[in-house]
Amino acid sequence: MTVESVPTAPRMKAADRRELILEAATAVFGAKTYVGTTTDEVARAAGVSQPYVVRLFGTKEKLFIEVIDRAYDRMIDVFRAALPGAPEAVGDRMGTAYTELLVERGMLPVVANSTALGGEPQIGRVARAGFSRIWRFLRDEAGFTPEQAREFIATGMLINTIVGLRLTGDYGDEVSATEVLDACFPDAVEKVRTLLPAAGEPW
Amino acid sequence: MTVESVPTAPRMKAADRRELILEAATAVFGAKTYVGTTTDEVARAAGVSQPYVVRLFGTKEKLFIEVIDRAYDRMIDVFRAALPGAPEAVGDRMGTAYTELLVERGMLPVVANSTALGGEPQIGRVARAGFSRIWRFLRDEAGFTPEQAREFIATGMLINTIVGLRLTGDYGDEVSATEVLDACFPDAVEKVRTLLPAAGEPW
DNA sequence: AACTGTAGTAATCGACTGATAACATGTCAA
DNA sequence: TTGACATGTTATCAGTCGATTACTACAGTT
Repeated sequence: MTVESVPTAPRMKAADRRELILEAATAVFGAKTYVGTTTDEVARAAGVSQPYVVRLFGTKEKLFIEVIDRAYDRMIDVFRAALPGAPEAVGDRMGTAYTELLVERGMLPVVANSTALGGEPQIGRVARAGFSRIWRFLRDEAGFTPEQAREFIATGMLINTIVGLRLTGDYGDEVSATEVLDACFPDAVEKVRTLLPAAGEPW
Repeated sequence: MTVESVPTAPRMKAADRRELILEAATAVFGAKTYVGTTTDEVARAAGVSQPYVVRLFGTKEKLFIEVIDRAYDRMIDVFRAALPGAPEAVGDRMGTAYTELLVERGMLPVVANSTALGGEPQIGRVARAGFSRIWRFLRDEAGFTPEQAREFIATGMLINTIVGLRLTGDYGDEVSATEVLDACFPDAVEKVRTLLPAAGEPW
């Protein structure tokens, strides 16, 4: 009768474990910001020990860089998937694709957070590069004019703000939340509302 | 011949000292985010000792709450000052007022940062309240329609992003920065460029 | 079956940070 | 003048966090 050890995580190939940790890290970084997140929290969320996270990624900063790079990748993927169809409705389809990213934990907040860290030498480089990739995609692949691209991104940033503020709970006294949401999500209010956490909730 | 002591800050009424610290704190919080700044950095920037900062404000969190509350106040002030004049150009004047806030260190980044902290119980409340005040000002005092208010705020968030990313330096290889800036600041590119720090600069 | 590289953990360290306590000095009313 | 309050500091602590080291165990190859 061999005693189950089981303190250690089930064995897995390093590449798979990395992907698993990246996914967990996206959620945690998204919920608590880069500086506000500990490598231990990421490790727990991924079901491994804290030193192992550090060993797989070198430093917390490098881990975060991989996280945001991956998030920009994912974002462009879903945008590209929304390209086929009536050309005049590309913007709408891509907007919908953006809001649907809300279900992928941390994806949007992590990108939003990265845009506030342009002053960090390493992270800033990756964040600018990610933003640049989005911009060029909109111009080159989606065929947006500069003005259309500006408008699209501005709306995305506004959505990030609504999400970050947790403006989707019941704060009738604080904000005319319904009006804000109606104005910001013309026809996706209900969906967005159900996808978002309220204030204080762990996301 | 009395020996100058001078290790201590020149005496000042507590109310004035608070205001001085709040100003310094806005700059530091704006440059390094809430979690990323230490009370000691704020104290140094204000020229006082670290324990005195926490004694005057109780906790770091309470200090930050006063900072963002003050920032939303200030923002509404400059918006209100831009109201008088041709009604059809109110939006332009307020947009200009917003970009001119860039010279007041930390004012814009701090507000941007606050919108990412809606999940924090205390800070989130104040951030939502600040956002709400802006929204109501736009609707009630500036006479914006919901759609106009949405558009105005979205543009502001985009500006915050540009600023946060430090997209104003020379990153010709990373981004068609000029095109982005042209699209985002139709007629204020040069002014904005001179007001913003480059990546790595301390702001 | 033994060897070797890979996957993973426990223990721990040094640096940092927010907060507290105790103390010092300046100001002002009576 | 004196005493009482307000302004401000030094010293220090207890907790936290990222990173390092040293170790264990599993898996595949020959």
